[in-house]
Amino acid sequence: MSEPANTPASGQEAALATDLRVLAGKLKRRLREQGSAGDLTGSQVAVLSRLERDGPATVAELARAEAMRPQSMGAITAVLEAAGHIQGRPDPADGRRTILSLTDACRAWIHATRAAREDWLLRVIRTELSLPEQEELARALVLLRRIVDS
Amino acid sequence: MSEPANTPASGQEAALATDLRVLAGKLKRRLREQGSAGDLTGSQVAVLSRLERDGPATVAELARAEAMRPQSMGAITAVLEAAGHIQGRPDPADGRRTILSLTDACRAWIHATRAAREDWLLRVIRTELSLPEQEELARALVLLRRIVDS
DNA sequence: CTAATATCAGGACAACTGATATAT
DNA sequence: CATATATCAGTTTTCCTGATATTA
Repeated sequence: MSEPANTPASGQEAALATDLRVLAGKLKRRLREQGSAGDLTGSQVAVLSRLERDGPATVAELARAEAMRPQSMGAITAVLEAAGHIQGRPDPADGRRTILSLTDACRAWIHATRAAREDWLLRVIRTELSLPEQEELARALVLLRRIVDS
Repeated sequence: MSEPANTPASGQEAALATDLRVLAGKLKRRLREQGSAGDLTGSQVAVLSRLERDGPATVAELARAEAMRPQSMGAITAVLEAAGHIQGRPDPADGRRTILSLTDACRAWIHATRAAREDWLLRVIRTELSLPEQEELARALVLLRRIVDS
């Protein structure tokens, strides 16, 4: 605000970047302290969401989508598979690959908890944000997705 | 989209919460892989930003502001103090407290790097988002701040 | 005596790097 | 042989919990 701003809007963009950086950390911290939906970690939720929205995928594909190393994603999918949320079957066309998909039990569980779920984030969105504000946030999430995917 | 939606907007709010959860993780991951401004971690940037915006504070105050344990914040401030970015002086009115403030060197460094800084997030915001979109994101950050502070 | 501040010590978790086996 | 997939093993980072000394 008290900056001469040599380059046009330099100060504003930098402030935006800093604020976003700070907010991302704080949001992640609060999400962890509250525990996520159904005792799943954020990464686990991300994998299940993606498998539900885009269909079956391999570990490598999921890792690329989440900007994560295959080894890290492998650890996450191993836990999900052990918990019975996802299942793997070999790719008939490529012996290296294992195609992961949601189990029927998981799909049913997702739909069941989606209604019953009353976790921190959902409650805050409902109580702290008006409907227009929720729509504004939804529009901004599109922009954020573009940022993290670039 | 294919939901009956028993409670009004239940599906939309839940999707918003899930998307936000997934995005927070991915953004944090991308921020770390790129390295932040001047080799500072996200938490360190958060502390310096807050000290610059709101003035001196104690470890406990900073911890509350960032929704973090005092011990965790103490470790962060110890590193910043060792690096010469912040300095502590005892509170004359309360012997338990140590009041932390930015050093002159850090203040100068902040202003210097604010112009020269060309990190990943700033570049992406500049190149991927139009000016109206940047303003839309800025408005949404206000909403996000309300969420993480509640 | 109770509460708040700060710090020491150890632990859990998520993601990382390096190395390896296998299939294309 | 070069590349891609998946996995084993060990490391780093970040924040956590528990315990302690000090001051209000």
